[in-house]
Amino acid sequence: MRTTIYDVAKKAGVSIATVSKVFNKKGNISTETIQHVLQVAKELNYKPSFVASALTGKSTNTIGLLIPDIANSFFSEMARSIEDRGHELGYTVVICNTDNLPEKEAQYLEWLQRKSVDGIILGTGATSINVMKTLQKDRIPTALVSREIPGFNVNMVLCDDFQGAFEATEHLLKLGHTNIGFITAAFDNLCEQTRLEGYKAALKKHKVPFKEANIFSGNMSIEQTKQNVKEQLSEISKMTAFFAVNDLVAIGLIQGLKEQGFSLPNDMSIVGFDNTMLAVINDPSLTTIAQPIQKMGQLITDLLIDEINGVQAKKEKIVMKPELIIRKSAIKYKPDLKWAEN
Amino acid sequence: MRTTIYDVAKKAGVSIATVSKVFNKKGNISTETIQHVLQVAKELNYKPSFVASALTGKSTNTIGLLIPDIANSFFSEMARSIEDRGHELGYTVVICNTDNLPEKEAQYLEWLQRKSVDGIILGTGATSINVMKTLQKDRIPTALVSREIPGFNVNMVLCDDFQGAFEATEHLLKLGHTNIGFITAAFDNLCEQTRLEGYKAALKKHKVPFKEANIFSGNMSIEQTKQNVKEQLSEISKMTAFFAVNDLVAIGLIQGLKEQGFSLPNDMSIVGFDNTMLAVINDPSLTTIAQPIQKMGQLITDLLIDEINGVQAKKEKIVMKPELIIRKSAIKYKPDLKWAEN
DNA sequence: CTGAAAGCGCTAACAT
DNA sequence: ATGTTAGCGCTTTCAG
Repeated sequence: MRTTIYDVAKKAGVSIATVSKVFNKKGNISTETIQHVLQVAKELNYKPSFVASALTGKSTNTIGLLIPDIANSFFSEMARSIEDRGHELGYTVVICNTDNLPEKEAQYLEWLQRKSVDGIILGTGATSINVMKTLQKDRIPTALVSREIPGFNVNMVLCDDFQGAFEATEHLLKLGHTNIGFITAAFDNLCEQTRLEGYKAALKKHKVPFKEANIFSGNMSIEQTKQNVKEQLSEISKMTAFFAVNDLVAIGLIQGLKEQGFSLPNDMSIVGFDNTMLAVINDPSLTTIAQPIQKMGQLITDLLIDEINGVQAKKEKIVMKPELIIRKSAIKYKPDLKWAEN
Repeated sequence: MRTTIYDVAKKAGVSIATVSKVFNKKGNISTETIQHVLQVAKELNYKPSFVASALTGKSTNTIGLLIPDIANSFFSEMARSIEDRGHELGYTVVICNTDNLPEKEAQYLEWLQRKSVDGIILGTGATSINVMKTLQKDRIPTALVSREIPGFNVNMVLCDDFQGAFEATEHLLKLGHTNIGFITAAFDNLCEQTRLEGYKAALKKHKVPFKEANIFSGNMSIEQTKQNVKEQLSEISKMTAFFAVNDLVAIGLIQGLKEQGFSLPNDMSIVGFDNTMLAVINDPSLTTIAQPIQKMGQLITDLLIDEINGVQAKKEKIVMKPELIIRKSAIKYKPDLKWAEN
């Protein structure tokens, strides 16, 4: 078996209490003893068990991260940042892909609790009020990224979705577009709703009437969005521009349109949201609203860990400022487009 | 505190052993008792602690996954597949971003051991012989994905790098190119070496002499690759085509070239390796060698978990067949290119 | 400055 | 069919 605290204690000729103390830098142990114990531990290649220590009430140094899909750039970039910060602070992170499915989310949450994780970061869309209630009842530190659930006093950091959507839409408006579609992904979460509000607000400011018919549904899968595009092509063709709820949808739309023979950005202007690495790579490179993903991941991790350590006065809600990044997917309105007869 | 097995036992009027048995479906317990215990447990919202159970020698249902960077599509797609399969089989996965740094890798490995993970999947480039030796000595089940370390009898699944590189290069050759560069990322791992060999073999078969000068160094960061491209531009311009060691490098090269005023694919043909989602999105869409990422992740997870459960005759080495996916980044050699004077 | 002992929540003989 | 009990490896009073 692996070497335990007993092995070290015996070989060092001290009690296990002493060994425990030197490893936790607690109590008063003479420098000599410390040196000696450390020496012996090293010889024996002793590695204190986190699970045994956790059982005595100490933390597991683990946080759970729930996101829809780690293969999605926005979340993988977020996960990277969270894991980095966690690692710096001595935490390990377990990822949970929920696909925005309430059942999967519930399942993961239960496992995480059974594993006694120290805290949980929710970056998933499915989270219901009930889930939040349970989490609070069980007193497990929970934080929200890029996701808001009204009515709960938890740490969260998110981007100003309203403002971002407003800027995206206004950018299109200023380019002369008026037939601007809004294409969503899942649409069951507040984040997308808020972006829709921002879109509407921009239209309103510029006195362009909002039309229900200009709302289209994409999907978090590029393939599915392409499929949707195909099916809604005639309606889509009535637009000259689109604000896509996120980069992935924007790209699905672009790919779909290209497949249908559109030449971009000439035949359609598109702006996305997130500014993941995909935005740069895409053809045409994507004009989009940047969220400071890395910073957000770092902040939420800090907040969560502060809460875990009880070093926190009150819960914070940090709202980051979005930024319009102009690339090549959105250009000036051209009145001579064949389908822009309006 | 959270409710424990004692709470359930007391309220149900049975012993903790009974409760334990019903939850583990062990021993002979009357149907009535089972029902009753389950009922009480539900009322109390009892969730058996994995950490306590782990301390008694049972597994933690956790596997560790070491990869260079989860924000990199190849690894995030791989991670997704591994997590999916793990989840199906009741395992949770903790991700560790090593950046191919031996220190980080060692650090993570120690933590994982201290957390008593049931097994580890290594998808990182840094892994040294020594690390593998330690892992074997400590008898912790270890598996390798997309990475080979000769001399160790461990489960692994990888893609035929030689064959893939051969096909990529031959594709370029058949398009009429002879000045074909090879651009690498880290180059310190066997995988890249093997791809280089495949590249050389294809050249040889087609009687094109291999030149050391045609090897260029890219980087796992797109930005860094672009930088490298800038610096090596004059040498790069002597090529008419490139085989990039992976999609990320290919994309860095493409972006860098475009920034330098190249028009692609006209001015340079490029083929990548991996077929991540980036390949489709990129402009021009990337001709590349597809690895069955999803299948590989699933297979390695199965193998590892089989080993954990002791249900395995011997260690497997599964080599997947790569497949050339033709898109738009590589085209016929045009003798009239201004810098193709050879 | 160091050690003995209780206990964390659960499992697995071994009894009954 | 069910209960008693001895650990698992560690932390933490409390004594000495």
